[in-house]
Amino acid sequence: MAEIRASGAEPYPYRFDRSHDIALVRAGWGHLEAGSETDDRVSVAGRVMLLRDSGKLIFATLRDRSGDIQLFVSRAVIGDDGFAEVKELDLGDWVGVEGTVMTTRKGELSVKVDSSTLLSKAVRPLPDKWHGLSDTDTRFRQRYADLIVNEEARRHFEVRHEVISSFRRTLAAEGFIEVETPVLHTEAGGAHARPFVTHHNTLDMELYLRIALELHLKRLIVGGMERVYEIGRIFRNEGISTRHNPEFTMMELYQAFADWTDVMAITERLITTAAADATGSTVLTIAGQSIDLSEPWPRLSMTGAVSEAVGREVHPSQPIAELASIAAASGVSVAPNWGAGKIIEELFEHHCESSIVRPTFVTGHPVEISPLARVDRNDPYLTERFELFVDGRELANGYSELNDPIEQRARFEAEQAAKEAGDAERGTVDEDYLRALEYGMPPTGGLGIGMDRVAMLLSGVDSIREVILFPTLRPEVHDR
RNA sequence: GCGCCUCUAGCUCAAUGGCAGAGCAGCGGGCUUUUAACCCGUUGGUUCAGGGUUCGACCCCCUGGGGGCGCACCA
Repeated sequence: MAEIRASGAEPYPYRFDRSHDIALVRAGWGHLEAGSETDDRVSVAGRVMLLRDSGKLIFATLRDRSGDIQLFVSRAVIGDDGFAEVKELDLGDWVGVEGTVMTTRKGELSVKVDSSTLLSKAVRPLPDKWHGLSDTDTRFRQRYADLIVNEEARRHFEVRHEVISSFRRTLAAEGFIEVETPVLHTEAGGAHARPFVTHHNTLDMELYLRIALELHLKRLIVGGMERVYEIGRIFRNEGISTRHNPEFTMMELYQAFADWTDVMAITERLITTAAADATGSTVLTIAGQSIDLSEPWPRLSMTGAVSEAVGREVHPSQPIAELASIAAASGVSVAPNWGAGKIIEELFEHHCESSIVRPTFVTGHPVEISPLARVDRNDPYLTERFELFVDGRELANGYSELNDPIEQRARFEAEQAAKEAGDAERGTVDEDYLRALEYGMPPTGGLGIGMDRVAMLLSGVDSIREVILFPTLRPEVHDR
């Protein structure tokens, strides 16, 4: 570094004007035949990924966000001083160059460099240029290094970006308004999950990081916004696994005058369109099977699926003892405070969930486990609710929203009673939300989609950490 | 939280209980059409940490730590 500065050069200059990104050069001159020279001048900038030095001629592979291109650096063209500077480049350095477009004898599209500027010196060596970086811990802790050398890692986040922007386009086209609601909640509602707790100093009060977007968004439906959605981070203080990160991204939408059937339809449209936008096709390979998302997604009733799995008719109207004995007979252990609905959910998770491969709407969840969903118009024990499962993973959850404030209060009170009885994940009575419902919420369909899991599905990875740039890890121990 | 696996140079990996090595990166040199360029030379180690067994430990044992996977937990 001192040598660079002593030579009068600046290892960290302020800016560089480029005329093209690398993809644009490839698009414009990619057709050139081998051994061509042009007078077309370009300036490009990027990171030096490979160097091949053959004395008075140096080849470098330069990479920017859009792609790679070869630099052809001839001592006779760039001059002795410029050539000496290029010789000093290391793998990993950022450099900007100007020159003409050409192809080599072997046909490699190149920039024949007549001027080169070091843009940023890399003082730490790049991971192995061929094997890259494979240690998962290092990849996630040093995501910057992962992104530099692993094409696959970059691709996963391109897919993620395409999914999110595709969702926004689809929702905008259908008249949805994007909103932002609080992350800091005075009570953590809208889902069954343990929250993170934090403290506000000036107000001197406990606050919870949100575990769902639901209750604020439905307040906006009460307010007359009719179609709203939010794509936002939520936080659940629970285990970490290949499917779970403590902070993850949820898209929730609420549509006035709609019910669960409308919501299932929009779920299909969102995900199928995102697949086409992110991968160029609606056909995916899921667990080894080729599946076309554009075909209608099957619907499977939860009680029907469980009944088939255990070989007996199961329904939340049955006595708890009877369901508990069915559970015991099928190898599922039941806690004494569980109701009929919870036992059925447990049976479903144990016997049915993991065997679902193609996108499937599981419908008709028991009332007991669905405190914000509206009762099925044909069955008082069930709700008009669905969950979308793909490859054994839950991707989405939606329902006809409960909008009767009296019934909602009763459901909240049942939640609170369960919480006080020791079930930490159950909810509380949200008085402000009840007040909102008392103003009248139109009939509404609501949906939540786990964006990380959609990104996993469409990028074909089995770990949520592959689609979260900086997944939650234990802090690194720095000795010093 | 439990079980199994794993941790060696900056990176990717070797090394029957017997001198810690290779490739890449780095450093020095050579080469004007290379493609993971090539050729010659060369630097680089608390083998995750601590303890034990042994004449001798990267290797076997114990404790601890990081990570992975599975289970549990988990709309």
